[in-house]
Amino acid sequence: MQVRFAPSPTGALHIGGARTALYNWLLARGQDGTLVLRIEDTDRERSTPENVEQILDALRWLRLDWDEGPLFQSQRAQRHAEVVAQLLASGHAYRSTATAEDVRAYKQRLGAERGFRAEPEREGAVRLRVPDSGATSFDDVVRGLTSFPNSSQDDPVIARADGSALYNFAVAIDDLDAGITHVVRGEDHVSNTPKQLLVFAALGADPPRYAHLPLLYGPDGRKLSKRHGAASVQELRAVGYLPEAVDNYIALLGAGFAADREHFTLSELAERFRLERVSKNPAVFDERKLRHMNGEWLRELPVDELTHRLEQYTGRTELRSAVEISREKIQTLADFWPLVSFLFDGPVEDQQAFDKVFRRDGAVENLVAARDALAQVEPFGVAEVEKALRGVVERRAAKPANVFQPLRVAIAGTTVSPGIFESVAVLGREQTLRRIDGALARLKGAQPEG
RNA sequence: GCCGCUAUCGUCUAGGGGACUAGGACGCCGCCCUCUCACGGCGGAAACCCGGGUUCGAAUCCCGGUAGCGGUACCA
Repeated sequence: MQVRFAPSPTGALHIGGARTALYNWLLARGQDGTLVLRIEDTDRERSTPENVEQILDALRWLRLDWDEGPLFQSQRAQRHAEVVAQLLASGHAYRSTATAEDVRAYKQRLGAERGFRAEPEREGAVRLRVPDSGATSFDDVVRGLTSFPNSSQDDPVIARADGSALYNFAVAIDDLDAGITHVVRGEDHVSNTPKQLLVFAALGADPPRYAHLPLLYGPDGRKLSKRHGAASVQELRAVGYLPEAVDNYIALLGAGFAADREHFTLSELAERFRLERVSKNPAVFDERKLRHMNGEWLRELPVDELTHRLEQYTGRTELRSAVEISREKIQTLADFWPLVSFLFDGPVEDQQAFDKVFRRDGAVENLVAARDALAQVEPFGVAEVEKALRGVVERRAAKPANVFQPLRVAIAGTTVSPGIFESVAVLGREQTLRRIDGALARLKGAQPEG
């Protein structure tokens, strides 16, 4: 089995394109097939080295590797030209100067469902001669038998007047030469398939199997785009998603697995993946579900590994203890820093939280009591801190929240943070006491002398 | 217009003639856990596009309608 994937080199790896790449990967890896990476660049302007490198980088980030490639179609211009000449000689193709305008006029005259046929000329673009009768059909692995009447098919242009090959032609020749057995691509390519099939037919060659994947939509039912937030895997990466979660989530969008389980690694996915099970319906990309899955994957990562990724993501170091106490509370890498920055950069400024918490009766006294207790704790570990603080709650006969929340605001600046005992322990005695004193001083300044 | 395709909770899906009072997940609502936020647990609301067939029996098969989508380039 020879599988190929051919992302178009626009720089961004669209999420739909990523899913296509993933399905190709799953197909090849599940069957020990060969995976060929190809850059479909008969449009020279888009396939800049930078764009290509960005695509490759996104693919690597998703842990998708390939066996051969990347191969550029432009590298094969010579071969394409040879086949064009061959087809011209055999009469399967002809030159014509007909324009899109002419095609329209033709249909106006003979009916919209009539495929365009031109008279051969000495110059112009090269068109493939489509049979007048019969149909070009193929058994799509995901959608079943698909058929196009030849009579309604225009003679497709396979090479420009300057001799350069067009996509639908080049891609067929490349598939043929590479011995590709399976072509898995987006549904927007179905109507290209008969054109490519006709090329194989003209050459008397066996075409590969085709499988067309349903498209991915945004929440509004339209094609997924930047309007919907993240639309490329680069953007997903930037906002803190894990490659494991992205792979897992996009694989599920139409893979047709039984729904008893949804959490899969790449290799588990490859084991289960069946091309013929892929859904025919388009799916809506739901970032909320991705977030949820990302949280699961995040919590599953060993602390050291998570720490490593968060240090890369934030550009900070020495994050391990902060990671330990916050990993239950975050869903993406981006959620991390806002939750724990107070540990490193001091309490955040949140006057509202401050006012709200210290307006409660006994809040200030509870904070003072907590300070006294904490000053005595030895060693300054989580268990000891907890014991001391619970002692305060008991002695003052207070509701736990009335002791813990003032303390939390004192050390973190806000009412939301990791567990209070853990946070205090990570902060250490000196910092904790200093911050409590800071809060106390601030309170005094706010309301002098009762 | 023409060519092609699709149709189960808001979303992703299971379902391939009786096991369907239609299952799971995300989201939403309620309760529990609880120092906040989360995590976790329990419970709830929520769907077979419409109309005809076929059949003893249809979410499942067929036809029609409707709706949506893709393509319609000397782009990829």
